[in-house]
Amino acid sequence: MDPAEDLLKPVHCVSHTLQKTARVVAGLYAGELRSCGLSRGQFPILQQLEALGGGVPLSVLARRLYMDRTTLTRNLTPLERAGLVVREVDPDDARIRRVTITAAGRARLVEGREAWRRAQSQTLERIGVDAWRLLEDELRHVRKALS
Amino acid sequence: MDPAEDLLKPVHCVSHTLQKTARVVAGLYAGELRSCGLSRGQFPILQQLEALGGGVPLSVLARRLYMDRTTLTRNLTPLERAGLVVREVDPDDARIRRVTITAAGRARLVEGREAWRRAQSQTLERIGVDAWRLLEDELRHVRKALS
DNA sequence: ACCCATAGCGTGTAATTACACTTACTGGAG
DNA sequence: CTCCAGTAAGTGTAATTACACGCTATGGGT
Repeated sequence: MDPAEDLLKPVHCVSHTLQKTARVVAGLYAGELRSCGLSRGQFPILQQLEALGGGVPLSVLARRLYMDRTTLTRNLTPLERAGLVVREVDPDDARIRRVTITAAGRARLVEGREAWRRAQSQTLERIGVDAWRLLEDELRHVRKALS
Repeated sequence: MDPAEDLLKPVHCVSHTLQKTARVVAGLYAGELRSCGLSRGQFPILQQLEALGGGVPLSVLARRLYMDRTTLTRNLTPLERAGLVVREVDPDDARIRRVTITAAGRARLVEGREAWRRAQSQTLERIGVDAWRLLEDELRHVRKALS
């Protein structure tokens, strides 16, 4: 309240600052990923699915990605049609949809990672490795604090 | 290249990290701003327009907001219909659209700032004032480095 | 006076996001 | 067994974003 009077002016908006920075960065990654037919929203999903090992309830996946559950549902549909993931009803609880990456999905992920790596390299080169190490920790802290 | 081998793994994706953090924060601001009929995309536009004093070419405004020019065009349309901004053709160069905030727009901005201030306060309180001071500088650095 | 490269904008279309609401299912209380 | 509160997920709808493309206007060269 008192200690940060200057930060309560709209120029210092946390939301807008994050938003516009994310937009600037996103363009670079989308450009590289386009070459392998993955959008910048799809890549993190496949990535996370592989990391979690498969059979992940949709809600759990959504939380991991800090993504709205319904948004994830929409993003999953084209991936399923492309055969990169499968959505199966849990045998013990028919409410739960267990999502798993397929072999085709893993193959696509290999291509995707090359494209992604190019974008990440360029980005790190421009902003500096040390700067990103700092930033990454601070952003994690923000997410923890707000969710 | 060599010095940051660990940062070239998808867990450390700059784009996705910024994206998801922005999403988490955005929800808070959108909730508060809804009470005054401004979306979280509209508030920064009015804010910047007032700061720039009026008669701003659309392209210039877009650059200031780190926003795609065509996205700004779309976001401006509802604001114009609501009478909060006006778009006028430059008398000396008919290609240029000069955007200006109206009196009604400034009035709405006053309401908006109260709502925004609540969101910003809550956010700062949770993430910490010092953390944000650091973060804000680093995010600015990222934008400069990539655009 | 004419032509044309360029600048500034708008539109078609598509991807992404999320709120409000609905549907389907589970497990336990009575 | 029945009912119902709560949980998991999908859908209707709308806002946000941006790429590709097309339009109009400008200014300089010929």
